[in-house]
Amino acid sequence: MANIREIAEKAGVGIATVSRYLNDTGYVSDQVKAKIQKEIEESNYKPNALARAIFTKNSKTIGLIVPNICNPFFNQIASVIEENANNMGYTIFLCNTDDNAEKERNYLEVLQSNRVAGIIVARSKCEEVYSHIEIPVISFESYISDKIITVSSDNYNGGKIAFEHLYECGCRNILHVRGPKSFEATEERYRGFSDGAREKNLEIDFIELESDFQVKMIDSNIEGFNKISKYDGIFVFNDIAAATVMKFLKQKEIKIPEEVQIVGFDNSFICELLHPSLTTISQPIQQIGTAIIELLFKLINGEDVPIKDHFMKTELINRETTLPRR
Amino acid sequence: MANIREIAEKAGVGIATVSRYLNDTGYVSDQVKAKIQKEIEESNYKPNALARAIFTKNSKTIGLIVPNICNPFFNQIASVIEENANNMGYTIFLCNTDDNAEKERNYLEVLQSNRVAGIIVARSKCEEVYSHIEIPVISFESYISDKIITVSSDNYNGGKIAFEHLYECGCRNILHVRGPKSFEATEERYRGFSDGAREKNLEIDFIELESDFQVKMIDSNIEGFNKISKYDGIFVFNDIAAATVMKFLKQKEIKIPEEVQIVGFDNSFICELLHPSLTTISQPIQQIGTAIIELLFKLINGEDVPIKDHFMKTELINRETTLPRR
DNA sequence: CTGAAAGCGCTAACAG
DNA sequence: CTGTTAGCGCTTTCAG
Repeated sequence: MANIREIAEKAGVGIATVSRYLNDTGYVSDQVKAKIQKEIEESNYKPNALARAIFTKNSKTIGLIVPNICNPFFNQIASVIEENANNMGYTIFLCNTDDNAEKERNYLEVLQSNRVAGIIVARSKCEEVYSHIEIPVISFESYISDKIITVSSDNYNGGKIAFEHLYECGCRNILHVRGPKSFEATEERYRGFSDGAREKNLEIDFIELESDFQVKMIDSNIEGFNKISKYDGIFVFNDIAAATVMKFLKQKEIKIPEEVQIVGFDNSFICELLHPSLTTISQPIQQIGTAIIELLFKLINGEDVPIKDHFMKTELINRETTLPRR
Repeated sequence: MANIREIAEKAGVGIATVSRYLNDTGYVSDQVKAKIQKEIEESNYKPNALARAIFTKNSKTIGLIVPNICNPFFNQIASVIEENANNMGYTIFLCNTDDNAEKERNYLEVLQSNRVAGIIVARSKCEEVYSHIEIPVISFESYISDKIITVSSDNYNGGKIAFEHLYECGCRNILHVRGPKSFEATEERYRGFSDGAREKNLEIDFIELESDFQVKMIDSNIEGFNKISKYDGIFVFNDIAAATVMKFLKQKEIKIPEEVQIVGFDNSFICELLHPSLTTISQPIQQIGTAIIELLFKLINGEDVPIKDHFMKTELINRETTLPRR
């Protein structure tokens, strides 16, 4: 591909002039402008962003590290982040980790080498590495260190709301299908839910699933699920898992919500697709994504941002799998 | 961040030696190696990939342009591509277009400026731009020009299989809920389905939806759907849309599959989550992703690849929304 | 208003 | 085995 020198030569001007034209910095006469533009178009010249970045020390790129882009929750977040970043003139490096620390470490090397302006990491599995990183980092859904800002939903409160809703719907025999202990988000939902139950002096049961996005999740704990007809209310740690639970119940011909009421988490698109549609706790994805980007850009621009954790408000979305009494 | 010169100075060696050590090109004595390694670790030095790329003319990055990363089909493809690329030492620039030509053009500029080694574009909306691009391109799901390789599922055959399956299941009163005319993939499914019907001399009805991933898809064509009870078989152009159709039917208390049988397309994760589980046509996502990456890397490596379109085999996945007779 | 020249961080001859 | 040096394509003083 052509470079700035070729353009300058063809246009019969100096290379600095082309640079000035390109960046609209300093004066260039209209005549010369036209000439340069013509040459640029003819040779389909695109200024080399790498060379530019090396000089300006700003690559205009951002690293986005997520466990799995197939998980609706993460791809929605990714989508919001991508859009916001793009509006600011930044491009996203997509890094999938599969919750694997090794992959995360590896991507971290790559991102540092590529001099990304900032890093957004969801559910990190290698907190220790971040202390060495000089690039601004925002963590999503997991605490890394007291030097790094974390943004997440208020999962604790979400869990609590879920309990209170089931309780208000008259459920007294409650099960929580919880997510992996190793995920902060699901752990917090569990804590909130448990605390809610404790406040009402209600004992609840738990089943733990080992992954957060897999259609066969239930199989790993089938004995637990075989006792499921005991319950009149179930809170499942995310919507996909809730959908698998619903499917399991339907196969046993247990009626939802008449016999057992269900609450999910995430408010992902499948809630509306299920029948009955799934009552859930929403995470404000748009807000989360925007907050992450805003914080990151403040760091990138050198503003000093107070290092505190940001918890975004969760909310009950009432649909058909629960029966509120009023 | 430190640069190669600092490392060289601190280690008391020349800059070329550090470079040789880094790239494992040429000899470096073990003593010197150790010294360099030590300094690298102490200053958390990461070689500047931008500077390297500018010289080697290989950025080790790939641009991935997709309509929408939230669409399960595209995020699965993205996931496969990301994994394969990562294994080859390449990193992905994620570009979401929302099927918007302007955004696509813009990203194309960015990718060219960043000197990506290759571009993968799904469902392009600005074919005309690609003739100027010197970077290897593989197109997914849409024909761009006779200079560019296209990979896609055999959507035509998929549509045909769908028809034949419904026919064999005894359906004679058939509706095809088809996707937007502007998408090659859904257009081909429509063609295959229609041709299948024609071969059996069966008239079928059509409803066209305007988008491919939106929970409220049906609302845009609600009059069409109100006549839905006429049919005993429905082929929907993708699984998400099929799920919305199923939901609609359930709300009308029309029994699936007893009264109406349904076939979707994509074999995405929701098929198993639905009740009854959705019979569908699978696209071999893993194969598609692998084929795309393999072809792209051949182009990147300068092998000359015959420019032909690759159609990957679609397959019927039999589940509970249809009732095959044997 | 414009061009020459230095330098960003790196790699690869080319001498030693 | 190692260091010097000339670029890669760009931006930005600093003179004209």
